[in-house]
Amino acid sequence: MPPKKKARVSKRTASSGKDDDGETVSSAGGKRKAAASVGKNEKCSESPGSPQYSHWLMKSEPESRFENDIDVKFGIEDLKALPDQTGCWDGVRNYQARNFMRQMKEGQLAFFYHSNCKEPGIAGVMKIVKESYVDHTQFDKKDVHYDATSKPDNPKWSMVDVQYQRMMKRFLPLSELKKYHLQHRANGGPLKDMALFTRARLSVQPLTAEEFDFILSLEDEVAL
DNA sequence: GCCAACGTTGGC
DNA sequence: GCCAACGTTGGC
Repeated sequence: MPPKKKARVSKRTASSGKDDDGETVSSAGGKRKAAASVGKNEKCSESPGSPQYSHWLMKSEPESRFENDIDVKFGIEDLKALPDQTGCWDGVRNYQARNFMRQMKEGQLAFFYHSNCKEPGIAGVMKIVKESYVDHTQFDKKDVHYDATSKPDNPKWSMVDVQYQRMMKRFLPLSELKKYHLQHRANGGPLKDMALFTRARLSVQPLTAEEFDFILSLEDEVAL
């Protein structure tokens, strides 16, 4: 499937929806308000109230799974194998996740997270090499993530380009991250509010520099 | 394969 | 604008 530079994202959420500035939309139940209160003032990213994120975590499925006869598998090895080790993170169909992608800046780092697989966890690091632009797969009827409600003159979905940087020195399993999260939630620590645990199904999520650095430091520790 | 969590849809 | 029904995510 990806002869050119094509990355398949694993997890999106139900497509469609009406508001193309999903910001408000998603926080429906009023439960989770996502720090993505960016919406209205997307132009001025320095608007107060919209925290500047600098690091990210992006989920994708490393194991084969067929959706409409199409394999959605895309693990870190698949990214690494692309020309220039670069691919577009297409297929995101969730407003919160999309909005986070729109905040990404060239040069920022993101963890490549393996989801829906034998061993979920952080596999490696990648870099944002192209800021958000129109995700062409929303118009492609053949694509798993085709969205009939999105029109070319007013596209709903965006993507970024990412480039493989490196594998983690050791794979960091979700189970281990969760232990730290629980520990930090109880006694304080950098992972106490990590989005991976506080925003269950979000496929593109922000990390603070502290979270990112702490996770990197785990590479040199023995598994918990 | 199960199912909890949660985003989206649509009736009212 | 509320909220129940529904569909998806993703760990286990």
